[in-house]
Amino acid sequence: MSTKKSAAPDIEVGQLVDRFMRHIHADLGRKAPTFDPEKVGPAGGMVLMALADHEPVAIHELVRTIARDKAQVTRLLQSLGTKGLIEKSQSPVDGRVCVLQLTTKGQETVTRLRYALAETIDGLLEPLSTQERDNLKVLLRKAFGT
Amino acid sequence: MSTKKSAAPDIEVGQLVDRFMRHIHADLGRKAPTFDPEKVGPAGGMVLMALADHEPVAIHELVRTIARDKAQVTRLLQSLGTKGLIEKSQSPVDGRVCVLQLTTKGQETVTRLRYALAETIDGLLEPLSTQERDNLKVLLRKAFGT
DNA sequence: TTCATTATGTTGATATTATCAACAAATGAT
DNA sequence: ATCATTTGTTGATAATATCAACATAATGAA
Repeated sequence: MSTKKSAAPDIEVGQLVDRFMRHIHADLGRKAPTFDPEKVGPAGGMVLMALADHEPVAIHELVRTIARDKAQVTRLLQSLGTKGLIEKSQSPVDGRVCVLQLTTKGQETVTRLRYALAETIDGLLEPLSTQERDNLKVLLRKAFGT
Repeated sequence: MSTKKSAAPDIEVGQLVDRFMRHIHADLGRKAPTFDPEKVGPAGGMVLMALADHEPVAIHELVRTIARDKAQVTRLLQSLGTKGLIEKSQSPVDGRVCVLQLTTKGQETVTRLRYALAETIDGLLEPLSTQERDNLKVLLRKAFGT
């Protein structure tokens, strides 16, 4: 018998999740002007959300977790820093590493982004009953909760 | 009393879905060389997947559903056409509209993309039991199934 | 019909973002 | 001390996105 890991992946779940993500992407793109006055954009928003999940965190760790080019991350962070959304501080134990943290303004932006995302998802999950949404949340929490 | 639609959105579900999507994005980015020999990229992949969901479809309809700039869609389609993944044909009833369809090669590419996505999702949902994954699929099917 | 208006798709100019190689500085190993 | 590694930045270039202008086709009003 093969191990559980090497079993054939479930194509249907992939399709469904793909549709889910495409709907989210399209909807957020449409209403971006209403929730992204700082114009952090999709990439900047992703960095902010990841930061909110992992701060305080060093740049190279952030680069690894979001799997993006480190040069581009440097520039995204410069942009976010200029907008006053994040702060960089040198690590006391290693002079090379920069530790990142959200500013108060950055946290507010993350709150706004999260609200917009939650609204969008709320609309997309309308076909589900309250009970079913709750079940979905429980499952997601088990897979991605802290 | 306010309507059901205007109720406060569920922030936690938003966070969980965001993590889900970030993990997918990062994982696919890491293993892209193994499943994207055509180098359609994230944007091209999104177009192909949307096309697989809606074909045959006119360009302006595709533009509306994926909420991207029509000029950029034109160029993405040119690129995908050059690679032999899609075909454009003029609508018989309206001389302005181009109707899009996947070629056999394009369908194969979609199959490959779907497999890669399914693998990635499979890995991410490892904390869930078979029963729980099935429940998740049922919920997604109700929200996004045909 | 003719003329103005709108819809569709493409192109051009420009800005933004991504990629890859090279680099300086700090650390660690020997 | 010397060499290799790690971390973050910069530079050059490629890819992608954005916005305005455009050509063509369809629509509607006179």
